[in-house]
Amino acid sequence: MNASRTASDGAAKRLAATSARDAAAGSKGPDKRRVILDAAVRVFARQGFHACRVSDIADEAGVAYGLVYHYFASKDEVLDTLFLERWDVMLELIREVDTEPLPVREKLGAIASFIIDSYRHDPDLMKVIIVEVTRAANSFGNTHIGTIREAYELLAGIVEQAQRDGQFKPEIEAQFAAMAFYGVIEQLLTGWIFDLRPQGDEDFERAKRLVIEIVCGGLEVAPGAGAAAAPVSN
Amino acid sequence: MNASRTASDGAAKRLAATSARDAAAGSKGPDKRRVILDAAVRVFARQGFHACRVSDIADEAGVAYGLVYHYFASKDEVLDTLFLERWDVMLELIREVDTEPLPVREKLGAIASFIIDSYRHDPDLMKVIIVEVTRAANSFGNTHIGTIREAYELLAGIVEQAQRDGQFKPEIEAQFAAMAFYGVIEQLLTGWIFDLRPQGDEDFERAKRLVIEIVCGGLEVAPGAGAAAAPVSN
DNA sequence: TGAGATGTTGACTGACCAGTCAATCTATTC
DNA sequence: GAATAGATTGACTGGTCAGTCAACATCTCA
Repeated sequence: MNASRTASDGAAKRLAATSARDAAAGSKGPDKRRVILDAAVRVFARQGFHACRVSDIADEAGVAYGLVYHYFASKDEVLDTLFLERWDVMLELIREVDTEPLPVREKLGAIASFIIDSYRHDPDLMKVIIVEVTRAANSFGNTHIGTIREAYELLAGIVEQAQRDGQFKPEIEAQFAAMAFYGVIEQLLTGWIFDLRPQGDEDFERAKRLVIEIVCGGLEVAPGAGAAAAPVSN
Repeated sequence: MNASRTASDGAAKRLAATSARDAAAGSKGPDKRRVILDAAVRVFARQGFHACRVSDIADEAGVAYGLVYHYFASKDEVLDTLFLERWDVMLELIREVDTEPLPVREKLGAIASFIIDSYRHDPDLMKVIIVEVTRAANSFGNTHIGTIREAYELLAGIVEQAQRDGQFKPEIEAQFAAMAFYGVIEQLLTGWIFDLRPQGDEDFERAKRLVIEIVCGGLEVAPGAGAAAAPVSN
């Protein structure tokens, strides 16, 4: 039931990589840029990007209004930065998982686990990324479509590999499967964000298992019966 | 491959129910309220709710600024109205499908078809509903959570029924399955909205089949082999 | 026909807020 | 300790826009 050893180890470190409260202490005082970013996460999550004022971010961070503009060119850039920071980490993890020689279930399992743990580690950040960025089809969304598309393509690559290996049925277009996989996970996070689903530790763990069970179950070649039981025309 | 006869027939009518360009002609001039709503759909889809001005809606509709406030109390109310109009139709369809004595595949197929056809019939409207409402966790999303939750529960009811009938495995919580089903569909629409996937007639039809194939494939009891091949602890 | 209701107009206002900037503080370097 | 660069401050401004309102138009029905 444990996923890829190596990828998971890297992932654990990655989850804690950002945010001032993690780094802090040691060096000469907190990095104000980081403090502002962390404050922005909380404010965006609480009030929404459009509804909040730049002064709210500054207040939350405990810094003067103008300092936000010392580190960021605009309110938009703050959100952009948050999105790119996290998404880059996710892309890197997918790439890493992709190269390892593992069964698909474990590859997809590692990715699902990472995303779910990202939410568990910092729900506000994931809320902001999903709700404020993914959602903004105009303005923001368009800027970051390339990044999102890249994730899709990596996922599709994993599915194709599994199809070549005979683990997944070849009839279901890999791009489509990748989309379905990501869709289930995003809806899961959305359910948590909207408080439609319980968020205990066991719930997170069960969710990881169920995501894989549903998606892989629908993609794997039918067990027992040699060929596909109900073939679908492409 | 054709889904529920009766439900589909009702659905076809429902798709064309709204929008002035459909009704129009006949009676004494166009209903300005409707004209404003239709214009708002186009403007919201093009510029986004936050980025557009009320005057943009009025201009697009070819009416004076003030008239928007004659029919709607606020800019928000325009969006609310669009969301509720369409979502009510969808809820009604799900309820209808729910009562009919059909195999799950056909029930879920009818629902998936309806949503996909809704997008095909009026992509702008679905874009607005998904991008501006469904995903807006603060503001709008919160207002309509009740409505969205109702859809989830109806879907979960269909899944539970299938579990009682022995068509679906009992181990996968029905609420979770419902969420996965809706997640795949929403991600599909999102892919179209962001132009990440082709939008030909065949693409829409194939999508309907694949959604069911993936989700039901993962939920059905393993074919051939009597009991479940790889049981999952709940 | 005319009186009330309802539809339609668009100029105006008051609040709001992103972004600027000049001043002040702190660190570093020679 | 003077000089330079970077960090930090917060009052201010300029533009934007949701919503108001008083006037005008068009129906409806007795």
